[in-house]
Amino acid sequence: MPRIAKKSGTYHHGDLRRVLLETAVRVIDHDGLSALSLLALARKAGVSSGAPYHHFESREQLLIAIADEGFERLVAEMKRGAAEANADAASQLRGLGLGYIRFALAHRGHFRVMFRTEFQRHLSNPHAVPGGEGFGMLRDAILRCQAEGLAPSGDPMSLVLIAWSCVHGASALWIDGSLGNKPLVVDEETLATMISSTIVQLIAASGSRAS
Amino acid sequence: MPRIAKKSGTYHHGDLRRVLLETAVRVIDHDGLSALSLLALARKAGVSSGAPYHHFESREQLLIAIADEGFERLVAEMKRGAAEANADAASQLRGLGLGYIRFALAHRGHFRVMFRTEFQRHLSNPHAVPGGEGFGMLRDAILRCQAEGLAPSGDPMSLVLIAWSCVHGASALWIDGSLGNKPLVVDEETLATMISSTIVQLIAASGSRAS
DNA sequence: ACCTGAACACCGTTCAAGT
DNA sequence: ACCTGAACACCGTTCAAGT
Repeated sequence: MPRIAKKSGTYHHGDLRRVLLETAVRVIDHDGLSALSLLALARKAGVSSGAPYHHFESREQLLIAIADEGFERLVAEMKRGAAEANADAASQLRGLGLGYIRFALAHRGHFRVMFRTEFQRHLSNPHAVPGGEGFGMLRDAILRCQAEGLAPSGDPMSLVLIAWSCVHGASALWIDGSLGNKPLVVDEETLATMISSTIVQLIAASGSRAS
Repeated sequence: MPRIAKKSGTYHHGDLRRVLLETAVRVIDHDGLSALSLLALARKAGVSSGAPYHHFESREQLLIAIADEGFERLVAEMKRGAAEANADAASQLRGLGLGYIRFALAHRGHFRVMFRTEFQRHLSNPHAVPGGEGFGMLRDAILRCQAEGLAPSGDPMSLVLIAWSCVHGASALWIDGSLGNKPLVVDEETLATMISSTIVQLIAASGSRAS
């Protein structure tokens, strides 16, 4: 609901940048990254072949913009997951995981772009997961679990790594279609809760009796 | 060492198919999937633009061949990991995970292609992980752990999913460069052992006192 | 400030023709 | 059986010219 004021009939003023971004994400959602063509995008938006270059330096920069947007939303979804959870450390950790997976499954176009090697160096977003806020929230939740005896008390980083790998791996496997044909999970919400509950349970069970 | 007999000086008979496959993997290793061009491949091999099409129906079929090869080697590496481990169920599980991660890090070109959505339907390989042998080994190891009290005794599938997600996620994050700039891991072998040891430890610790 | 449309180098794929 | 090389449609990107 914010300040995006749209003109009426035609694309040519309005917000070509937004239109390109949204159309691109939709294409990647449905047909994968390699199906994305700036020329086709311009055609779909009803503008000429050169028009996109007034909003993005290159195809790569368009993708980087999508990745930045994705990291913002990922952090937001993780915060939401934590906010909806109980206050104890284990529930908080579980909420973060839930948010991560929910974001990935609901925005597979963004997710596919965010973790591509080619763009890792160019991310401008301050709270990109590999760099900042999301990672920090995860680490803090693990530290709280350890402080409350809800996690084994060794090096926290290996637990951070395990937790992150779990939610990331499950998201990637589902999005790329490796899980659909297995007797594993049937729907997305089940996957999200199953993964985040199980991993937190394993961590917590090992904790309450660790050194 | 098997039956690949190479002619002497020139590519033009020898084994263009193999040369194309190997060059392609090398390109994807270094510059990612989107940097792969059949035309450039042909140039590098010293053949004409149409030559690759006598060995692969299309660019996509070349990638499917790489994926098939990758799944074969992944299963082999998992078997090797299990063979080198102790005989108890937890060590076996750990060996499979080690093999998975080691394969991924040593063959990132293959790994990147193997799990791409676009190819999931066309895999011809009988022991592709999502379909067969690798998945079966993982499931059996989990079942053995449960039988020996080295894993919680509920639905085995959620543990299979957790274990697979962990090793897959860690591999993907490392390969795509999300882990390099973190205070998490420094080298590949450390990552592989840290992930597989920690997850098996968590599973085992929850097991020895579960119902 | 934003858009057009022609231009260039490149790519995937096809196909008649060669050996 | 395998390879050539021209051809076609498509793509990313640039740039003078328009409003």
